Amino acid sequence: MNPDNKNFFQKVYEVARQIPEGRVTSYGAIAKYLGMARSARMVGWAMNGAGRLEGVPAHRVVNKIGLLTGKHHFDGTNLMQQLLENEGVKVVDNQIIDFDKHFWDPFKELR
DNA sequence: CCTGTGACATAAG
DNA sequence: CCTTATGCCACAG
Repeated sequence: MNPDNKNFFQKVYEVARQIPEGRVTSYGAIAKYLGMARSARMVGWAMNGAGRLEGVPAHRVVNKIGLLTGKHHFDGTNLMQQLLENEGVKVVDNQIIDFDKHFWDPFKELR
């Protein structure tokens, strides 16, 4: 496969798709894994389209502190939190509990 | 080409 | 980790 053939968005979707249930990662981690650590903001933006696609759990992607900064982009007000809790991830006040334990590092898992 | 924008990250106070 | 400021970069218009 030629990674260069894939757009930035597609790369983000692929990585996000690899996230197992009950796990979470940060935009920066994905961006860094893609070699664009400084484009972390773009990762979130790519998620905009991801939310409409299936197989791309955008709700499992949060900022580096485990804060559900993008929950406003989901349909409901607490949809993102509900999805995470449904997978066993505790969320209180838009923040993931034990984010450290739920963190999924693409470098360690995918490599 | 230039400007605006954004679900971030990092630094400084 | 709070707030404020700056950098960052890909994309839309």
